[in-house]
Amino acid sequence: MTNASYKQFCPVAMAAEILCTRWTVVLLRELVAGSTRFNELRRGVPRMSPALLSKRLRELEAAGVIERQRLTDAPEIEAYRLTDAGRDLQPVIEAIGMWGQKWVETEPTLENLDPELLMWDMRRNLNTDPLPQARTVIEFLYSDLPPAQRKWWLIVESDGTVDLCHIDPGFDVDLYLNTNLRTMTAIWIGLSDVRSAVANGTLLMTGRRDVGNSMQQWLGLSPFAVQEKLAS
Amino acid sequence: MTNASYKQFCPVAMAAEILCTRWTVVLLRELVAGSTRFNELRRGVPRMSPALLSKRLRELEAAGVIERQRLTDAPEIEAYRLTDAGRDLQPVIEAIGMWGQKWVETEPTLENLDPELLMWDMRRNLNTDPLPQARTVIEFLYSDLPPAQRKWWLIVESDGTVDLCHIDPGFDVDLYLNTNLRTMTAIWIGLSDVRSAVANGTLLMTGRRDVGNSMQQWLGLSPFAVQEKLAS
DNA sequence: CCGGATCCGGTTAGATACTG
DNA sequence: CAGTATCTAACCGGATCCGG
Repeated sequence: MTNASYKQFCPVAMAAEILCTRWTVVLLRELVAGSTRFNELRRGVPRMSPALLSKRLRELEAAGVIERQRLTDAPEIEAYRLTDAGRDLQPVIEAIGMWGQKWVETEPTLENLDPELLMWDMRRNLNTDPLPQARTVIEFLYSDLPPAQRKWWLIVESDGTVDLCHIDPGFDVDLYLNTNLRTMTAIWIGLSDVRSAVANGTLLMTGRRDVGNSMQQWLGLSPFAVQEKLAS
Repeated sequence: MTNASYKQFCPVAMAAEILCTRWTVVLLRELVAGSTRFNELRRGVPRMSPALLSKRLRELEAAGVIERQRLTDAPEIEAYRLTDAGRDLQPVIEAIGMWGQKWVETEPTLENLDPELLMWDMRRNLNTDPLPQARTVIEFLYSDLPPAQRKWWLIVESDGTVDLCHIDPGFDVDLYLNTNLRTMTAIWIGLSDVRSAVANGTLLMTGRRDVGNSMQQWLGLSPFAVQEKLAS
């Protein structure tokens, strides 16, 4: 149940016992980003088995990093929330991510593409300010993916809420984007940008010109895109 | 050989693949602190098996965090040095250590006592400024330890070099310290201090009064002792 | 001493299926 | 929705041994 200790009194070692087990830092990124429910966390760490996720959540609870809340009106549903100690992990996760953005080579990163993670991240960080006040629908078509993962829709309601669908919601589409997953991911993590992807033909836009022209603005980038990459 | 990937393009996940495997962060702390040789690193991570240490060093080399240098005058001896990317991990290790100091509970920390790690850390951070110009010898006696680990000597030469012995060097001793390992470790990581340990009788001093009175100054503390602990 | 390699048993993690 | 159960594969710890 409990992990083997490093048997070192050094705070780095004590913290590493809690943080540096497999999947834990990735899970913490998801918690710091605001996910609270079991299946919400699963979407953020889809390759982690539910058994291990459950185990890690129990370990983080025992370490005082998260606490579980039972909703009074739905006692069978639990929510996992960061404690003060957990919220204080944000600088740690950020430091790890900034180092990764700066020093991990590009190629291995772009071998780990995942449309659902990308669309989920984009939904989370979308900036609605440059978009029209009315409901706006943007269709993403990844021409290199199989049918089940090919089409995604971002729906920005007039009140600013953002929804993500991968089945056709049936609304009129304001902007069609035709691209491939690698191009869109590279833009998202700051290795490319909308202008150059359009220029070299890997990103095609159809529909409302105003929505297309402001894409670099409404597409909030990865929080780590601000960090310049130094690795090749 | 290579670790299983998280298959996420997120920089946090990419960095975690390199950093968050067992022992890696503790090993990096040792490298950031300045150790370069295989057996020097072993002293800093004594419970890590040499096979795993060797494997981790190869992985960190492949990740571009360290590089090995063969000394030209002794080509059979290798040195492991941080690259630019490796030196840039210092803020990450510091952030982890500061979080650990602030939030990991005291009791588990003080169950991981180790006199060799403690003395080694003290040697590394000792502040020679408040000490006499002549050679100064300080004897540590841990009354709770078995004979083989009971006595240690710090020898500060007049040129400022510091040596650590655990066999009697035969020099005249300027200051005798009689304490226990838990007390000394608590002082080192900032959970106690020299004054209160002397006051409650867990630290006894004999010998030169001036060297004893300046102990809180020449005993450079753990780099993380500046961080206040909030956990119980 | 230095820098590992090898072997073996126990623990951890992954894959898949299934349940209240 | 929120997890367990089960089985297998990978990893790790500890001891021992080896070549320079």
